[in-house]
Amino acid sequence: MASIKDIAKITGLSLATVSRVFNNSPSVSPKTRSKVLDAAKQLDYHPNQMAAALRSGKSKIIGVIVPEVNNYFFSSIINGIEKKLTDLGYRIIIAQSHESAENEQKALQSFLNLNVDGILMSISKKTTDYALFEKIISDQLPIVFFDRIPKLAEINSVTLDDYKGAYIATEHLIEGGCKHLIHVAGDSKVSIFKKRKKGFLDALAKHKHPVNTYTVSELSSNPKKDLELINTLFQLHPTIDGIFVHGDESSLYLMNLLQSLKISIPKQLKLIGFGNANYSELVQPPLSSIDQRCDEMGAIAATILLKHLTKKQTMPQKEILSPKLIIRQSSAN
Amino acid sequence: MASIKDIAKITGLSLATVSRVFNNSPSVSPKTRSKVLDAAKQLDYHPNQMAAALRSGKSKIIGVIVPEVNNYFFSSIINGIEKKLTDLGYRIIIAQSHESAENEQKALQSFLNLNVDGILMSISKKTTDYALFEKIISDQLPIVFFDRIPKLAEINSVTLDDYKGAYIATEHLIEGGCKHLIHVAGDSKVSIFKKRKKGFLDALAKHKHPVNTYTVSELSSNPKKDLELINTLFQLHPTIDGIFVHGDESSLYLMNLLQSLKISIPKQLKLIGFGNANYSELVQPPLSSIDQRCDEMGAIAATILLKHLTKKQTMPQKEILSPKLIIRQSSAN
DNA sequence: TTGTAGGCGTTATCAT
DNA sequence: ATGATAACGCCTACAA
Repeated sequence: MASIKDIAKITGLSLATVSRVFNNSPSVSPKTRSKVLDAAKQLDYHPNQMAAALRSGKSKIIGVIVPEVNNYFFSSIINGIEKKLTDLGYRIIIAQSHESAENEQKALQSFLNLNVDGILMSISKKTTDYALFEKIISDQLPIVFFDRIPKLAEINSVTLDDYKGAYIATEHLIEGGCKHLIHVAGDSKVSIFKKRKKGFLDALAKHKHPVNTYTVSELSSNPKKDLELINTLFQLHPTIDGIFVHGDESSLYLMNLLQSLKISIPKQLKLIGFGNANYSELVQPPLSSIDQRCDEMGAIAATILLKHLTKKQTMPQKEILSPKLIIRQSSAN
Repeated sequence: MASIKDIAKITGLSLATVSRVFNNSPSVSPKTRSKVLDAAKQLDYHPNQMAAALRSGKSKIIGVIVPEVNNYFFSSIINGIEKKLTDLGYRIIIAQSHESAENEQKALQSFLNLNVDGILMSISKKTTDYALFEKIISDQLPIVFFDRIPKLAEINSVTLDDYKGAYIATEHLIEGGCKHLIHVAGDSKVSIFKKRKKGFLDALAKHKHPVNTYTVSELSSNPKKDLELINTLFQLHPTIDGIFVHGDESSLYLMNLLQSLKISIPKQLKLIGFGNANYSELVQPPLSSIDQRCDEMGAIAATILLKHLTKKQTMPQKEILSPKLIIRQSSAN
């Protein structure tokens, strides 16, 4: 591995001058610059980023932590992040928390040991101790949270407006003529699912929708039980004509149950999910959904981080993305 | 940021001794060890991995390059890699080639500049220049290729036996009683698709299957055209009773076309895909497929890399995974 | 415009 | 068992 020392030796210049060339210092004559560059090519020289990082304090590495990388939502976010940062010479280092607070802490600490220039993360479901986050923030190490964020006042964050997403989904069903809606909710302990439920209810209230609306709080994922549940529900309320489900996977599951009950979608009943999963447009009928704009979420988080890295901004920034309604056949008129 | 220097000062020991404690050197007395550890806790000391890396030449960072991170197959592989390496103190740094040879080269070079200890990668579709790979190999930097591998003799690689996957998929249809099979092939320029086609044909030959089999080489992704194509095909050959498709996404697409033609699956026609995508079990009817064992592929690639990192192995290793037949309703009897 | 020299935090080789 | 010291490759005042 050739170093600037070798180049200095060959060209007869000093280490400093050679170093300046690679740092695009203006104060170096064109002649010496090209002399150095020639030597570099000849020796196949490549700067040692570790050494530069150690000396300069800037590693050009960004740490990213997500609960699971193997998940369309998070991998899309990572894609957005990578695209944004890579052209600017940053590299991203990735860790998964697997929903464990301990893994998360360890990953975070190892990022610090590696002198990352910044951190982008979505916290695990089990994270309750924010001490390390606060330390990072007070140490002025830029950190941006996305999607799942800690309840702290002064943080950079990018989130989706889940409430609004649920609201527009519900409104869409109402505007499509649905008179009797139900909501299949997710685990009420999870804050995003609570918000989605509230969005649903508020949309109903706003549109003075008859109050004969029902909430199947959670499906059991036991097909037999769920089928029975749905069946009973429809026997009690044959007028149900629209369902907003908290997520696309559950939507699909429900869609299959409904189809086995010979309920036709969207003729007899309109269905809309949440998340716009990769498969939602592939199923039959294609599933309407709320797009979470994952790529953008990643890109925006990265953009905020960049502003802090370059000191163009010091105040924390809270970004709340508006979800996008994706209308497909499952809720078409 | 506290350094070993600070600890040395506090404890009155030398840098060397302090360093030894953190490297678990045996030659340090229990008394001094605990004295150092105490001071470390007190100062909230954490080793600077960059500095250690620079000095020791071991960064504990593994570079990973995939075409797209936002893809179930690759993100599953990354998951397998991360799980395997993270407990051993390695961190993974990720880059996407986006199927560009240039991006790939750049990422690779930046990994080298970062002094990664090893590399795991799946090459882009456009990669034709193997010079850098050869240089890396001759420089003894451990590198393991997975899924898409360069045509080089002495490399570590983990791949899926696509031929075998196609073979067992086809055999499964034959054993299920199908008499008239067709294959929807993928782009014949891509080697895995060629292998899948060959597996299909060989299985037919082996089972002395009547030669009235047809290959719809590629669907156009234009629903109208494709629908017409399928329609014509079925009018000419109403006896078609089994289809092996090169991938799950195309399978779903085809399934939808078939359903719109009122062809019932699996009663009238059995269908099997390839890849076992995350949505394959969610669709109706659930799609039979060939599982590519992505998690294992990542874990195995990482394992091979580890053996080289620890010098337990120096000879290149070629691992070929056997795909797994996943039978679901779309091909059930 | 270029050179000198010290240091980033650690590890490793000698000693003692 | 411990210490002194050089070195890893680079950056950056400061000086010239």
